Amino acid sequence: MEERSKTEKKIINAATELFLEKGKDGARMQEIADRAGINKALLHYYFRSKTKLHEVVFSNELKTFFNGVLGTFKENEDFQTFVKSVVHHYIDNISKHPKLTQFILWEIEKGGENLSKIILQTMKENNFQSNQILDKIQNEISAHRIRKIDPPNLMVSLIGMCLFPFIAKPIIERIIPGINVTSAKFLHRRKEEIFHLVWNGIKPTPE
Amino acid sequence: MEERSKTEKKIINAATELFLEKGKDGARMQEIADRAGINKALLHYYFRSKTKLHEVVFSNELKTFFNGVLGTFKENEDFQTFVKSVVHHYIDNISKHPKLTQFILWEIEKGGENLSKIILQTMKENNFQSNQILDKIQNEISAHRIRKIDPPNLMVSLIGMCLFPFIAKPIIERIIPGINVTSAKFLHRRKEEIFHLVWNGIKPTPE
DNA sequence: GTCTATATCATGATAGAC
DNA sequence: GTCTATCATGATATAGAC
Repeated sequence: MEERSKTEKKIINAATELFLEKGKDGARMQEIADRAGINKALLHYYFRSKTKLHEVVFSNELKTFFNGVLGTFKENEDFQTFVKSVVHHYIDNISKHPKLTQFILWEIEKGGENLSKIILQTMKENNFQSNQILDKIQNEISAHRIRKIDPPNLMVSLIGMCLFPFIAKPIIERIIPGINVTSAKFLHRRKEEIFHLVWNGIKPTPE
Repeated sequence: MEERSKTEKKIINAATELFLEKGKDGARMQEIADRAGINKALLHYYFRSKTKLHEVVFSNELKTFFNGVLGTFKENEDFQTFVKSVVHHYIDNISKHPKLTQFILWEIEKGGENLSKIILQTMKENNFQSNQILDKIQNEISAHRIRKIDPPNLMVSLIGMCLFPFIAKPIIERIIPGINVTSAKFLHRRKEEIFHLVWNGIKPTPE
């Protein structure tokens, strides 16, 4: 991480808030300058273009998030603990960065290339490989400790169930009145529900 | 549905393509006019504003999709069949309208209000109520035909697992090389996997 | 490094002839 | 109903003084 002047930091803070709130297109350079207490010209002096500024902000936020998700996995956990960890870490970390979901969606819409790069890089920094997880699942199957399932599908299902409430929050809450899918209470229950659904769903059927 | 002139239809077709491809902000009125073989002024003559045109296109597409999802549910299915139906109808219909996922994401980002209205209206037209599903799940629990689970969480999980591959496609396919989450082969398997995971996950545990 | 003022550009919308 | 030409706006980006 390079040294950053005081002004640079002010700009990044202001830009982070506004990009998270309104997205790249929605946020205006004028607004960012105002909130940072400087003028538009300085934004370009420091970051050359809006796109460049957006990239810096975006990449910072995502790295923090994914490091939070990946940094806490333990080696040699038993598989049941592993499943529970995935669910808890994902949901806890996304709760800490609520606006990040929209950020991620915006990136996906633009093709997801930058996002993928950051994820892959973060995985590398944490000595994490997607194959490693798939192999772990495959091992459990071979040892008959879980049912014969498709490993990639399990991964997609797990992460999908964790993230979906945050993605679809505005819809879900209008379709099922009275629910708040990001409340501590709902999320606490959700973690339990996902874990039990998955664990019961994959454990070997008694003969 | 009102009568539409030939020109109006050409506009709607062109606009649908471009909005699906580039979103409301990405699509340009000039492009739409060009593709429809007319000029910009006519767009405003027929639809007054870009926002209005977008609403018309958007609402048409979504109604078609959700009618496809909801229109095929049967009354009085047993619960196992019901779960299977939800999974199959969701995935089959979203496969038929692949670009619609982005469309939905764009709407969610804008607050999801329009989208919710359309969903609720379509549910009404198909005599469908979200409570009805929640009650159905609750009944199964009371009759001890499934485990004691949280009904809203089950709904969110089911739909989340179906939609997530389409939402996160660009990311998943870069993280797990060699996979194609919208290929017929993967989706066929996915339907099976989701159903079995959920059914095993909720069926009563043998004493 | 920081500012004011301005260039430049893209786009949605409209006026008015036919 | 359809077109050409033009306006109005809002944004990024830059020039140049201090």
